[in-house]
Amino acid sequence: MKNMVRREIIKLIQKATGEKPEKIRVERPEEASHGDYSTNIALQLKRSPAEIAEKLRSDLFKKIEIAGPGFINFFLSKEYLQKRASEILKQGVKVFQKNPIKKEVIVIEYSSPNIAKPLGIHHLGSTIIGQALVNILRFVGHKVISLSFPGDWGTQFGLLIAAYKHWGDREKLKADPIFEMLNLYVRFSQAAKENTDLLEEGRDEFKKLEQGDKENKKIWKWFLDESLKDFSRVYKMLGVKIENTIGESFYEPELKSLVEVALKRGLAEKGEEGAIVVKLPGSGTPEIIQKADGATIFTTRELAAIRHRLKKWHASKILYVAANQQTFHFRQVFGCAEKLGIAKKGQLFHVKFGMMLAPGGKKFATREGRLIPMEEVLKESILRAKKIVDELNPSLSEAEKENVAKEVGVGATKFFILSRNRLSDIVFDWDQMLNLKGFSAPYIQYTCARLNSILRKANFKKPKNRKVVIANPLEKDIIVKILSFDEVVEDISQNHFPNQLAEYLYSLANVINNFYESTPVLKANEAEKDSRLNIVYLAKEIFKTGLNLLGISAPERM
RNA sequence: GCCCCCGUAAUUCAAUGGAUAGAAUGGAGGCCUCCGGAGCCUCAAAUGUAGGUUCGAUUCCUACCGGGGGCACCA
Repeated sequence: MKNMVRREIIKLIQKATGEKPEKIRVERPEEASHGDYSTNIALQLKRSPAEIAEKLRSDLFKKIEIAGPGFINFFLSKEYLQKRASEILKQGVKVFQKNPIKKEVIVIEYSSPNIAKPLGIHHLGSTIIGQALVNILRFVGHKVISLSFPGDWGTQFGLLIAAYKHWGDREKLKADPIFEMLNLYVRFSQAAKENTDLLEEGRDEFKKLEQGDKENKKIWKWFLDESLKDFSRVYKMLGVKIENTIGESFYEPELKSLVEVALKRGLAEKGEEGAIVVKLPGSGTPEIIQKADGATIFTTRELAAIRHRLKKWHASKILYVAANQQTFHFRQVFGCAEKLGIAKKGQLFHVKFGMMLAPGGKKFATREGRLIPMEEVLKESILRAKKIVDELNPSLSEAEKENVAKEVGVGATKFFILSRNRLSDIVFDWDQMLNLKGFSAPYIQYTCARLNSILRKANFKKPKNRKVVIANPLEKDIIVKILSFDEVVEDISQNHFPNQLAEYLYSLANVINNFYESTPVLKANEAEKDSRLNIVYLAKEIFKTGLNLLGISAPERM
């Protein structure tokens, strides 16, 4: 929204102080007595708050107060809030969209699983956070390229091909490709512990693959296709839509020249044991871009990918939604990209997040392929949700119950991950994740379903009039919150912390529930009824939009 | 050994250097002929330790204690 409330206030402060807008911080205080908005600009500038406040008079505000050590607190006027509310009623929630400070083309890489293994629980973080960021950045008006970069190349596929040649069973593989591929991989790595010649064999198979060996290429392609098919099946279940999938293998043809050019320009050199390395300022570890045996390595493919993405889409930024553990790797790759002139400083960002830990706070055992498939997690959530729907709302049809179970189960799982500050580790806990009370997706979905129910009973399709008349403090709270929706979304588009949206939606649900308990809508007198229906409608729209940004759907009834 | 991240209530989490550290679950108590009780309200309960920086520190700096991750031919 061009004239979002916070921006209007910032503009006023800018005029009054001459300060640059990006330096002016205006926040929504938690404590109601501190106003609807507040600024500490006087403290920052060490100027008299009274003097600044004097220049801020505007009909936006009912009053301006100086408080504490020098805060300026703003109390918005009812007339202004009502005016803004009717603007949204007139234009719909889309007035909140398309307001980036500066429009950019942004590539977001997320999910990026390895082929020949099922999507696991450890992909949940990247996939869900990545998709939410895609949605949010798009909502505020950026052009966003959603991209997965599956690991479909490298020595491990040599190992897999070797395993297939030893023990592969065509029929079994056809019946359950993902499961069998995983079995082959596990069997191979166990056998390789006893017999290290196997590893050598695997490396040779990869070398053959790199050199274009027909048989190996055929096996590889088969595995690749089956894997991608399986990924999209699970993505669909998860409600995730990744529009571009470009695997590592895509960059194979250009790797040799990339290395050669780097060598020629003196940016890379031969390391101690024959590998080609790039020395990085500020890092004690040089980054290998070609192994001593001449084979390529992940970093090289990453570099080629960066070059390709920036060029193909004219992107100004690439965001990598990937776990904390990869911090070192990305620092190295980004450093290389800058040194080789592939990317400029500040174009590459690692959006990191914490580990997914098993109950008890221990690491999930993923060694030897004993990983927990993502699908299993989703199935379990849906199953648990189904039980609850059966119990709580038997009046729904079976088909409807199935559908609600999906939306609630998957929604709860996503919300569980998105509601935390992404930097901290997530301890996986079924009971907490599928808790439908309190700070959870079902709580918000339920709140929304009740609002829908009111609108249904009132036969409300679209607002009849575009008027909101604020009649009590609760209604004012709700309107102020609704108007700040785009501020939350804008913040996330810059800091990439989707938990702020989760928290926002929860707090809106909380005030709306208060309103629901205390303020009659259908039984209100005619004058108040229309206004309250409009408030209910606005809140419902915000829930729907906000949940969708997080990748969560809101059932009409549940 | 070096580097990075994290220590907040019984538990799981919030808090761009801001005002009385917010929630949820669990616990204790309550909710009127009224729109869906998956709801609402009330109560008890926390910043690992010791210093420093400043108007102000959970946040920044230093040391220590505790947990996790990473560190050249894996991705």
